[in-house]
Amino acid sequence: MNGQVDAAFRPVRTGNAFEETVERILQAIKLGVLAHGDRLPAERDLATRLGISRETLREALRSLQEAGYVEARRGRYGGTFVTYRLPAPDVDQLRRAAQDLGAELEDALAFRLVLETGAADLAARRELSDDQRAYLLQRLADADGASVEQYRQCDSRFHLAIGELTGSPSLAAAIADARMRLNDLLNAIPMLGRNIDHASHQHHAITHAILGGDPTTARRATEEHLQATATLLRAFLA
Amino acid sequence: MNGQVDAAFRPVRTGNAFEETVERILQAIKLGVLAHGDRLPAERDLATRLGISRETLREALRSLQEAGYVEARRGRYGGTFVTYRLPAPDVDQLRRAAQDLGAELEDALAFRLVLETGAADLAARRELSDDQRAYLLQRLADADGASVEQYRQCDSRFHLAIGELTGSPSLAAAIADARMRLNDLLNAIPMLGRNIDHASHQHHAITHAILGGDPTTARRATEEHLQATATLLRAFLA
DNA sequence: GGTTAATGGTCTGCTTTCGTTCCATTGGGT
DNA sequence: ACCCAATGGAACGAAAGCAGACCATTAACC
Repeated sequence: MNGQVDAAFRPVRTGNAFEETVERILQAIKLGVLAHGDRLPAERDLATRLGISRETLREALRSLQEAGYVEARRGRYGGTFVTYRLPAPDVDQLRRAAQDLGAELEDALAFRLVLETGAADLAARRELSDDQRAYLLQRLADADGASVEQYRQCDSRFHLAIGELTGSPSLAAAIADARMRLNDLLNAIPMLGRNIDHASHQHHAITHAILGGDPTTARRATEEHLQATATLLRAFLA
Repeated sequence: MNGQVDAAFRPVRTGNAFEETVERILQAIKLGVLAHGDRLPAERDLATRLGISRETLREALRSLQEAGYVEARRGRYGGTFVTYRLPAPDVDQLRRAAQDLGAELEDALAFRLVLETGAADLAARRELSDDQRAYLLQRLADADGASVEQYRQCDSRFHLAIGELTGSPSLAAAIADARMRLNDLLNAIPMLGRNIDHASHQHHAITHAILGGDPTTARRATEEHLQATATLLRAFLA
């Protein structure tokens, strides 16, 4: 039993800055934080935010551009724009993505469950400002009004919003991380109208509980929602 | 409201590999994962685990050695050994550490609460092996039998153990991270016998609930325990 | 129609980090 | 008494990443 030593001496950095950066931007796109046509922050700004040099960022952008995810336009009012659109769900790709993850799948699902149920609970306990309440309701409405193609991204943004409402940046970041790890899998699940209706109901229940200041219900509703997705996911992998 | 963009484009790396490494090893020592006299893994091994080059690791070890935390011995059966002992608690230092953290303090406390209550809940739901049950009980007994000087480190190890029992490496790592952020503060709190008794009682309650498969009680007991520490901490800062 | 400010594109030199190899030391094993 | 395997110590060139300066382009604005 030297698990604590293993935990303390886990890798200090995931990989090189370049790959990390590509992954980050890619996931921001796939999570729907940046939609088709949106402009990324200017290179100098983005490099600062990501804590890397502009040169390294440009390498990452170059490879994203070559892969067709973004497009750069020069000149004032130019910038780097998202050209990517979500591909159609694909069960084969789902299986491949799951195999890449391997044992990490259950790890990621468990971690997500802890983070997001905890976030819902915490958000429900807080005094939310009118702006914050409106923000959550807007994310809810976006998901309600979304087409099947857009639904996954709106769903992500709804859940990320709950993380933001906790007021804990670490928690919000961890939720984003956990979602990113599962995102390729979740995007590859063929969503049916019935699934979406079900998810929407649960989103409403979660929102209602959070805005109503009911942590227990918010937690339970979030858990049901996430377990439903996890079950659906496992079904496609079986 | 562009919090999601902020979250997606947060820094990809904390600092340079050298500083990160120093911090990691230092925290492993301060968390009690490595006690006085313990040997660190061999340089080649440790560098691999940390995902850095041996050269960079050696830089980190050199600075730790100069600061008096570790000592290197050459030859077979040599190695790098911990020479550090926890200093006496110091309220002035506590205030300084809290100022360094600033607004991050509440963030770290909230994050820790979510992670550790979630971990206790999850651990209580799992079927634990005999080894795992014995491991948790051992950590509990270590804390019970600890002197005032050792208590903080045993306390940390008890809580880290719960993270391990969830079976989710991500969760265990996140708990270790959250604890590390708060560790300097917690170590600076003067622990009284009364505090320790109280904490011990709560540890027993948490352990009992986890081993008894009662997630709700495990969660609630953990929350009480953590909130007590948080309150104590805030009292010293006020 | 020219100006201009913000943007992506490029280059150069520096620092950090890496990967590898070899050396020096040590204490148990034979 | 010797060997030797595992350890820390040290050095070198290559690669990655950084910091800053400068260039080229563009569309809004006057």
